[in-house]
Amino acid sequence: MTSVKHSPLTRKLSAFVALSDVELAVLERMHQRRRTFVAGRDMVHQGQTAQAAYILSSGWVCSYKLQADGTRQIVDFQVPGDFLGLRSVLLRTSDHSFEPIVDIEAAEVMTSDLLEAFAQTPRLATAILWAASRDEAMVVEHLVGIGRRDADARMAHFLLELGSRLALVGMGSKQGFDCPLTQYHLADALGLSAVHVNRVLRQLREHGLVTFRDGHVTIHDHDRLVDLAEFDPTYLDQIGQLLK
Amino acid sequence: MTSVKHSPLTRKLSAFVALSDVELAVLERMHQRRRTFVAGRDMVHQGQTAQAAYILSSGWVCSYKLQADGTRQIVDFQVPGDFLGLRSVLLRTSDHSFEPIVDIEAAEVMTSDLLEAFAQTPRLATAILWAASRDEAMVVEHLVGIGRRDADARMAHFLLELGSRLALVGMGSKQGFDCPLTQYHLADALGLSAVHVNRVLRQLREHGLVTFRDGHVTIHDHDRLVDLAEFDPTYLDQIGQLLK
DNA sequence: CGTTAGTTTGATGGTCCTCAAGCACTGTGG
DNA sequence: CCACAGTGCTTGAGGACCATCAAACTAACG
Repeated sequence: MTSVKHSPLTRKLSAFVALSDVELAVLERMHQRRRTFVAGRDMVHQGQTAQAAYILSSGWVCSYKLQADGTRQIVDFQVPGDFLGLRSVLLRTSDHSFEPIVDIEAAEVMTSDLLEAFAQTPRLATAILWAASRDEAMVVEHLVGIGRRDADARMAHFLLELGSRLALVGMGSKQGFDCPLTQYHLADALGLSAVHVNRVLRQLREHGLVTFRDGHVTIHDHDRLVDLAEFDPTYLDQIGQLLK
Repeated sequence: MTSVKHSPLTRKLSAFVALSDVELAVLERMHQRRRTFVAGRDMVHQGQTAQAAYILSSGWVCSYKLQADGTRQIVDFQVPGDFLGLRSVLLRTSDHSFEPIVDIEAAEVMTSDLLEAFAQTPRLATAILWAASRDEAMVVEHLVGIGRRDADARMAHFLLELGSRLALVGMGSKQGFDCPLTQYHLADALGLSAVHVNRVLRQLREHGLVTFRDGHVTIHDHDRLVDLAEFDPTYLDQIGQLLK
């Protein structure tokens, strides 16, 4: 009951719901089955049926879809505190792959654990479903970005969203954050070529907005970056909307 | 108990779950509060909190997000049998707008009705959550399309997906379907300009693949269209995966 | 010290956007 | 009945944005 208090998931949920001791205990139990995965090797392959979901406690993962022509589209990144394959485990369908970007630690959650937890603490269930719904809103925002923003704004928006998500688990601030992604990851996520990603980053850097270098993102001018991206974080933090 | 048997939603769910009389009765009750909306006037505005969800029984709707520069991105279309705002009603957050494309008929479903129905018939609950999960898979596929497919493949994929969805409620076949969308709708959905949509449609028509004209889509060569789009409908019909 | 992964920059060209104009059809009011 | 506006479709010309190809550079690593 002590360790889980500092897990990223607990931290994230705590920002939205005051968790009782009972709920913390349930979360504790969900964190018991700890596992590690090495960078680069898929955890779940496209089409495979998943038996378990995971709560990411350290490291980064991306979920993506591969196309016949070899290109890939990264749908979302998971950072500490995020669920992996939550929907797959509830509905037994998984239609994309998960790849750890660095070595990761995660807690395995079996379907039964999850259903049991939901039955015991409806508030926790709501909180977790809220997190899932937030993930979905991010996918929608991602869609809008790729469909209707040019490369600069897309990149700016992406970095700001990432910063917000990381800040929620204490891994970033408005000044910047650590980020293990390569420019290829950015390209596959943003629907750009890696070459163009590089040029976009250079431009943002030269305009004094943000620097992405050596695994670290430094935000120089948060306001102008928000302007460029038309970043409106309402879809991320609807604090107080829930469980009032 | 007789009318609802032929509602599009019942038809859609029946393709995946054999519905009992009890479940049909619950569905019947959910269809009681009938409402109509006129084309072009938003049902729900961005940011508004929704008190109800809707089951679309006739007509088409699109859900979209507007950007500051006036461009819009259509996230999804709803056709008869689809839910509108299901997530918003469960989680009290709505982050996009809904616009009827033609005059529509829909059944209003209050949160309480839904929760009651879920409590009464877990199978129906699962079926409805499956439908929601399918919607989400479509958004992901949409994301992949915009990020990694060129305009032709994007259009082909979109039309094929739409055809499949409509076929499920008896409103289309491999030969074609009625479709009230304008080329502007297509443009806003596919992340293209209306001008380019027109050119793409011309090309598909001249290549003998598909004709979009006068509110009707005629598929001339289904196989070649599937080829061009790299269309893999697994994400749409996972028949038998569920509730075996 | 060669290999590999990732970054950087240049040159060239294609896809798709923007601007512009014309056409067909519908509904409306004089 | 006709002028007119509104909506949607169609086509052309020019150009922006971004992809592709190519090559050099750095850092890490065995």
